[in-house]
Amino acid sequence: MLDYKESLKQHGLKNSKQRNLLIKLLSNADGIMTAEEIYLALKKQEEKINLSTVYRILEAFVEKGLVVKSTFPSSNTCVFTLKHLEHSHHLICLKCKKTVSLPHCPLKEFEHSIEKETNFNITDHNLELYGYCNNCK
Amino acid sequence: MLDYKESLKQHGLKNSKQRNLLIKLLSNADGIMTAEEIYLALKKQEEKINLSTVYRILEAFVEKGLVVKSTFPSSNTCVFTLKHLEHSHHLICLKCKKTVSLPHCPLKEFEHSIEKETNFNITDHNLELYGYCNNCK
DNA sequence: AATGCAAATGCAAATCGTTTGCATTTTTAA
DNA sequence: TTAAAAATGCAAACGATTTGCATTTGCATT
Ligand SMILES: [Mn+2]
Ligand SMILES: [Mn+2]
Ligand SMILES: [Zn+2]
Ligand SMILES: [Zn+2]
Repeated sequence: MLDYKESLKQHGLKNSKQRNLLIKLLSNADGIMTAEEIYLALKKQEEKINLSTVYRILEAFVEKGLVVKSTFPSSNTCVFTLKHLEHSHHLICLKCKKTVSLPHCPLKEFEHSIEKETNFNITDHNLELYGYCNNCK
Repeated sequence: MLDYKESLKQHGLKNSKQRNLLIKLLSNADGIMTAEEIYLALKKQEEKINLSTVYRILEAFVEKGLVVKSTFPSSNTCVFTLKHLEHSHHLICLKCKKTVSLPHCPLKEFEHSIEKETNFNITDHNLELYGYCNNCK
């Protein structure tokens, strides 16, 4: 429950109608969506928006860290979620796509030990858990 | 260092020239490769192979669990690695693509607690770490 | 070793998610 | 209110992946 206009401004993004619609949609949806799902959802609301605009907005949001982009396993379609303020990960139902945010990232300490062992500088990680939710299992 | 022919047979896959070439390439490469990189590497060896065959073989290998398919962040190209016998994850250099296998999966115990908390049945997870290797950082 | 069938391959074309060029509209700041 | 910069819509392009179909190959059987 944020002030979307403020959130955009803080990230140096112009406050367009489509951006506000998209960010509101994502935060109400509270789950992962493909670009096309977002596009269709907004169309259904009688809003004027174009699929390429959806992609451009998502790209901007990802770049600013407002949105996380990832890929469903065994699919080549990207999915997007609103990024929580705290670094977090999701548990995703493979059937209905219901998502749950994990209470914390289990990799913090782990990363440090790996950095020492491997001499890598770890900058990021990808983690998503998959399974079946209460209804679908 | 496996017997590739045996490995294919055990997975119910016919023992074709192209499949053997591909599995050998992947295990020597010891890292992630895109379908096209695989295709070009085999061409360079003067081997007769087609890009769509590479895709079909990789698909079969993924289905049989011989290969893991994942996606590089901020890219829509899939990458493939030979699956280790033990469940494992990779640390990948964002610059040179050098990969290191992590010594163990840090999520085992974590998953159990998450299952209890969320009522999900967790079947799988995706984890890759990204950063810069000793040479590239 | 020869045969036959199912599965695998090559090739070209299709598909589909995503990106881009460009003309038009909207936003923001002066 | 105005002008410049940025965002949008639309159509076309793009690139990774997939597919149809004719041909070849692997493998079990004779
Ligand atoms: Mn994390
Ligand atoms: Mn794991
Ligand atoms: Zn579900
Ligand atoms: Zn490197």
